[in-house]
Amino acid sequence: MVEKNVRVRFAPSPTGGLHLGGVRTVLYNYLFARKNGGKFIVRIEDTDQTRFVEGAEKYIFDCLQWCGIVPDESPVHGGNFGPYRQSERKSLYRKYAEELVEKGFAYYAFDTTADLEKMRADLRTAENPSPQYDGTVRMAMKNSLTISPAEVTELLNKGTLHVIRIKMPENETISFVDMIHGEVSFNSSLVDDKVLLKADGMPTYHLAVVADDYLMEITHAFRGEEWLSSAPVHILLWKYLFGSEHMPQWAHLPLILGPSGKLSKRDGAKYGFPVFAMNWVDHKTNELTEGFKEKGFLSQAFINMLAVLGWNDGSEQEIFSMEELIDKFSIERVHKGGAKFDFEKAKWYNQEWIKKLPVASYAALAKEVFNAKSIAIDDEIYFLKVLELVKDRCTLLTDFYDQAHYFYVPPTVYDAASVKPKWDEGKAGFFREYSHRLLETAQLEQLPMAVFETIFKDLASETNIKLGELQMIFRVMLVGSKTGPGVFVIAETIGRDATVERIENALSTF
RNA sequence: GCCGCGUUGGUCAAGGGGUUAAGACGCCUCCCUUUCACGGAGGAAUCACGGGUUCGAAUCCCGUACGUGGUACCA
Repeated sequence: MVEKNVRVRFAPSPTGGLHLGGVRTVLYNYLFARKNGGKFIVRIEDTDQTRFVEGAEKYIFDCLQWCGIVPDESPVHGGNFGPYRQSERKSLYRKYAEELVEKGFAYYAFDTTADLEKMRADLRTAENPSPQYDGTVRMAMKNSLTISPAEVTELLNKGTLHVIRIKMPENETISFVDMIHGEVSFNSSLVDDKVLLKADGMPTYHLAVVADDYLMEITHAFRGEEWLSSAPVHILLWKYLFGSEHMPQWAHLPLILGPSGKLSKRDGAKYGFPVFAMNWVDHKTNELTEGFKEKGFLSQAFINMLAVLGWNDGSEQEIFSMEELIDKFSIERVHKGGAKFDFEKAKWYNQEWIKKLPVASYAALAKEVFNAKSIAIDDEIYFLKVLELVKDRCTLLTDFYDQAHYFYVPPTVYDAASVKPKWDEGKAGFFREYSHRLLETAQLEQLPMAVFETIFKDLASETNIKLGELQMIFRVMLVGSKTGPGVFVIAETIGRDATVERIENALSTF
C-alpha cells in the first residue's frame, strides 16, 4: 500500500540531545517515508529562543548522519518549504492565533504569572493537586471573555503582555484514529485552555506543529507517546484552522523504559550504559554523557537494536540492515506497550554486526581505538589480519584493543597462576630448544603457521612432554594470558623473530 | 486526585477463541577447543488478578491491580 506524496516529519527540540527514544522516533519516521517513496523532513523545534543552544542543532544532524539517516528537507539540507527552524518562522504564527480569536475558538488572556499562581493556590486541594486553566475557571480570570471588548482593545493598544489561549469546548468527545493505538478519545471538558501564543510572541508547540505541518504539507506525524495527552488540542486546531481532512495521520510511539521505570536522559550515567546516540554535553552543567558511538557501537547495530525495540516483522529475523528495515517496516506492527531497554541485548546486536560486516568496513574505527591507547597502526594489511583473527570475541569496538593489543605490544605481565604449577626444567629446556629450532629453519621471516606447529609437535613427542600443557605455556608467553585465537596463528602473525623474542623474555621471567 | 495509554518468562517478543504458548538476549548443563571466544546440543523460566461470554479464553467483554505519560507562557 504505497501512498502518494507522503511527507513525514521529525521535529526535535535541539536542546535535549538525541536519546534512545528520539533516535527510534526519527528512525520510524524515516523508514516509513522511504518505504512509501515519500519525503523525510526534519524541522527544528527551537520554539523558545532562550533555550536555543549553539551547536545543539548540529549535534542532531551529526547523530542522524552517523545513523545513516538522510533527510530530504531540513535547515541544513534545504527544501521548498522552509525555513525549517521554528525561530525563523516566528512571524507566521500570530495570524493563525488571531484567526482563532476572531472565530471564537480562542481568546486573549491578560493574567500575570502571579494571577495564575494565585488561581492554582486557591483551587489546589488534595483531590485536585494541579488545577487547570479550563472551562471551570476561565470566567473568573482576566481575559477577553470576561472583560469588555473596549477594555480588551485598550489593553492591546497599550501593549499589555498577553497570551492567546484555546477555548476548549464543553463536553465534546474528541477522537481520532492513531495508526498504532486505533481510536483514541477524550472529553473536551477535561482538557485545559492551552496557551497557543506566548507573551513573547512565540508559538507554543501546539500551535507550531499544527501550522507547520499544514504549511509543510505533512501527511504523517509520528511522535512519542508523551504527546498523546495533548493530541486533542492538535485535533481541534486542525479542525478550526485548516479542516480535519488535511490533518496528518498520527502515530504515537511507545516509550522506551529504563531498568527501573522511565528512561531518564539526565542521569544516563547511573545505568552503566549510554542513553544518547553520541557523546552529549549538557549546556548547563557542562557534563559529558557518553554516547553509543563512543561506547564502541556500530551504527548498523544501534539502528538494528532500536528498530526491533517495539517492532518486529512477525518472522524470526533479528538482524536487519537499513535496507531490509525500509523494505519490511510497517507502522501497524509497532507495539502499543513501552519496552524496557536491555543493554545486554544491545551488545549482542553489536557483536552480531561485528561478525557480519567485513573487518575493512570498521577498520578505521578500530584504528581509533588503538590510537587512543597510543598504538600506531601503519601496516593496514597486518591490521586487517589481526582484526579478522579476533573479531569473534569482540562485542564492542573498544574490545578490539583488549583482544588484540598483544599483536602489537609484547606482554609485560604473565598469567603466573596458570604457568607456575606446570613449569619445570624440562619445559624450560623445551622452549629453549624450540626457539633454537625456529631460528634454524631455512625459511626467512615469514614462517607459515604449519612450520611453527610441526616443529612444536615434533619436539613435544621427542621430549615426551604433554602437548596441551606446552601449548598453554606457549600461549602465555606470547599473549600474557590464556586467551585469543590459536597459538600457532598468533606466532605466524607476529612472526618468527617476535616469537623467539617473547619466548626468551618469558624464559627469563618464569 | 483527574485524564490518556499500556500489561505474554528476568528482558525483547510471536501468537488475537481449540497450539506441547514460537524465537532471541541473559542464566545453567553438556559437546567442540587441552586457552578465551565462536559454533553445536539441551535445560530452568511466561499469558498481572478477579469475574463474565463460550462446549472451549493468553486471545472477546467488564472490573481491579500495577506500570507509564499528561495535567506549564517545556518540548
